[in-house]
Amino acid sequence: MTGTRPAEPILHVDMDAFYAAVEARDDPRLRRRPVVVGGTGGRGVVASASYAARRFGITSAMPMAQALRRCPSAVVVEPRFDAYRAVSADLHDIFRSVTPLVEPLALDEAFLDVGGSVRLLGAPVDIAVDLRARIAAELGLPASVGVASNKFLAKLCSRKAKPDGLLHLPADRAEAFLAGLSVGELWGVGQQTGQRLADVGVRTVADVRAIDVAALTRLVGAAAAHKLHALARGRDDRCVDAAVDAKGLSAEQTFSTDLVRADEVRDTLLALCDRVARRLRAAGVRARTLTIKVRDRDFTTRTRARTVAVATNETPVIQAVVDELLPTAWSPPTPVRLLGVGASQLIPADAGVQLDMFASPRWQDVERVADRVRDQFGDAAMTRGVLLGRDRPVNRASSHDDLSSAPDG
DNA sequence: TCTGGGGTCCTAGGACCC
DNA sequence: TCTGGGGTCCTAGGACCC
Repeated sequence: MTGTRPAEPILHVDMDAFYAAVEARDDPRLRRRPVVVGGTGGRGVVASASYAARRFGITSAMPMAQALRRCPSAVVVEPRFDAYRAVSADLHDIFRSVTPLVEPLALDEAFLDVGGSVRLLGAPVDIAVDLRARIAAELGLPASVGVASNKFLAKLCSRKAKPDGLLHLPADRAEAFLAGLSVGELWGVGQQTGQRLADVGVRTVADVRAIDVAALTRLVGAAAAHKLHALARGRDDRCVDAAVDAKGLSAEQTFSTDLVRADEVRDTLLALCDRVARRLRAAGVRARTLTIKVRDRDFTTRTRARTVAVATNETPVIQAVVDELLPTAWSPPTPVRLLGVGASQLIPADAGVQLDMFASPRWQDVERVADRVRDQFGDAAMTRGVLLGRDRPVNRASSHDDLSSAPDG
């Protein structure tokens, strides 16, 4: 063991306006223009906005209609998640060429612990410089990197470095750096918590430091209070974990027109069950807890969950549970804005499987074959009998007039 | 202005067991 | 018969993140 662990070994790498940047890379006509990636069917929101679009006040999660009011000449692009996933795979390959300690946070974002790489690759800042250069050269995309002593500070640094920048925060300057920031910069402080803190005059990180944990606990609860207390002092002892297992997975759909009929609701739920089951199988896991989610026209949302004795990843089992839960969450003709199916309490698919009466070996063979067919020929190659020949009003607005809808730039 | 889709974590209450 | 406290599991809802 030569060399010592550097004081700031944690990198947070975050792509800038990721989806919009991929679109501009792949279509030169979009460069330097206000580009908004997101759903175009009546209820869409912004998933990613280019920096040119942000100058008009467009932010992610903003309703698309509002974004277009702010910038009528914005180019709207329907997301191409397969393309983003492909870029993401290459990006994470670059990360892992630097250190095995990579913790992915999202398609375009990860923590890297380079403490063990300094002897081979140089100081963390040098590694960060090199990473940004490689991402630009190999992927043609801008990335920002934060270099700091822990996850929270590294993430804060990459945010401050944006766009297309690098920020290194020496550990001994962290407290001074933090003091003037607003509480909203702390991990876990959003709109609600921020308002609750502002109500008692806590607006900056320095204010958080000045208030004692007991008072903080009364405001935000015990867990959040202890986190905020530590983060405000620049302390974060979470380590970079390359092997975090997913806790659950889900599929949901918002309809451009509310559903009201029981058959539409049940057919949509069946399709969602199928998606969830297939993703469970692809991930090699089974779920013990199944959840349905129903959102009304007025945005009231109900969830109903059931935990079963035998974990499953089979559509008919999931479907049976969902069928039992549905009447407790919805009855016709209440208009339904969104439906979702979730699976949690995941265990490895091969961990002591017991068969119950639904999980017949024959059905498992059927699903295995169906998965293979769809892997090879695409999802359209096979579908369920009940889903054929039905003209459902789903969230598929026609929108390939992205460029033509915008005036010349 | 009218709110996507995919996640994580926390809280609070109730059931149940010891 | 009335009452403990602790631990675990489950459910529903909500805040937050990208």
